[in-house]
Amino acid sequence: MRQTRYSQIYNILKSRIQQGQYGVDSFLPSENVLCATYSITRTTARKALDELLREGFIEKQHGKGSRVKERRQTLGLLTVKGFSEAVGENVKTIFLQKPRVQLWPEELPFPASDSELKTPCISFERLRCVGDSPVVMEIDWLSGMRLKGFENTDFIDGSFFKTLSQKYLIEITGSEQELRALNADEKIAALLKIEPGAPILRISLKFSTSKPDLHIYSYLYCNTENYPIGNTYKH
Amino acid sequence: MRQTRYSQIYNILKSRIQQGQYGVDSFLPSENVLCATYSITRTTARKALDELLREGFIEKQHGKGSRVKERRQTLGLLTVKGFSEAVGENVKTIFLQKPRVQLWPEELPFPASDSELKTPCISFERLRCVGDSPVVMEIDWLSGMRLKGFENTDFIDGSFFKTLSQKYLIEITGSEQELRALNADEKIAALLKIEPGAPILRISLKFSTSKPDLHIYSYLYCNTENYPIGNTYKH
DNA sequence: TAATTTAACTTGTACGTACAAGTATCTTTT
DNA sequence: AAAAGATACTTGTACGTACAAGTTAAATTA
Repeated sequence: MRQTRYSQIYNILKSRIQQGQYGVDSFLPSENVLCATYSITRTTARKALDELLREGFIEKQHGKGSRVKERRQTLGLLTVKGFSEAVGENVKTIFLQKPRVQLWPEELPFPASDSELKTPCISFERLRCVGDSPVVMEIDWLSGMRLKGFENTDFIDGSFFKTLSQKYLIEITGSEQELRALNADEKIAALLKIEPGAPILRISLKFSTSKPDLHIYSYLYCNTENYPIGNTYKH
Repeated sequence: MRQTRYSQIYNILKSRIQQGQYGVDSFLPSENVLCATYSITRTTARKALDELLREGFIEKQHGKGSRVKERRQTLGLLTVKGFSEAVGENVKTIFLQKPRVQLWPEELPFPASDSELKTPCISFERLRCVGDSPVVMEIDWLSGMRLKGFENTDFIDGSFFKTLSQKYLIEITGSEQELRALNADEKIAALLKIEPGAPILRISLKFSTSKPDLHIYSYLYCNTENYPIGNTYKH
């Protein structure tokens, strides 16, 4: 047996969640049903579920079952405070540059590997607004080689991560970030509708994924005046 | 049985680790020894160890045992890039204000509970430097009521968290943070030796602890020019 | 009808057993 | 002396059983 039994079950359940077969807020089959279905004991079923729990795919409720959770977008990342709260109200994402193949830029937020730099580069730019106020300008780069047809793909719910997960079954496995306070240059100031020289926050990001050698590099230029960046961490 | 058996074992092991009874890099008693010592089965022993593993107190090695890890300081927090790398070299912490009892300030980084505000407040200020360059100015507030004799306590290795853990057996269980890019005012500029108006990063923090209703509130004023703030997250 | 009890589910804890597989040491063989 | 094997530990996986405890809905009782 190359793979352990519990990780087989874990993988089956995970991919079904990712593909929406078990939708958000629905319940997974109960532990006893899993036992019968896959001819395993509850110990094994619970170990698979524990893994899903630990990774945030489900939440368990004593006496009820395992409910599929909205996949966390955060992963220890920073999120724009007020963005999620304002959802449904007035949040807009404007594509300044749709995904297209281009050369890698001279400087990335973090150094890329040589093998990555040999592949074509896909890049896109987005402006995130609350109402009429542009708040964040985001530039993303990634290796296009590994995502077939990505340039012509529409984002699911406008979310890049959701698209990665559901369409390509790729998960974010880690991130590295760096924060700097800068003065806005002419271009950024114009986009964010602030004075040139006003203080902005630049977040440099590098995401690792479940696909080897596929990373996502991003710059976020944030006007934190009205919408500070925040995150929470719970043990 | 009010407490579960495995969490009893977990607590015993955890406090022994925290008190240094099981030192860093040493091995915990093997699962079988734990079974014999506490009259439990391996299932229960493993569950307690799993918890310690999940919380980063130990790492397990197939065939060898459970080794006590250096307790992570990060907890998903941001750390100053270059600080840890520069450790042993030239990092200094200057107390601008030693811990003392005072009134709660009018504005905290995050709102405190009423019951907290009824207790005395302990506050202290530190300046973190690399060589001669001041990089971060930090102000901390916490409820003094719950930490007996804290005002007169020296920090273990200069670390506030380490002191909390080892002297008071209090762990950080969560954090909330908010980031803003600001222009340095006169006071901050003087302390950080930069021009007034230069862009700085202000991190507002609220830590939750294992002690109910004890939170730590902080402002970090960071000159990110040479030492950007960073963190990494691994799945 | 309304309140209570029962029954049938669910997950949580804890017991016990067996063997696989990694690590280290001691013993035997070459 | 060096290599190979046996042995005694360790953790990892997986089996099975039993009961506690939370949830829900149907059945019973007042």
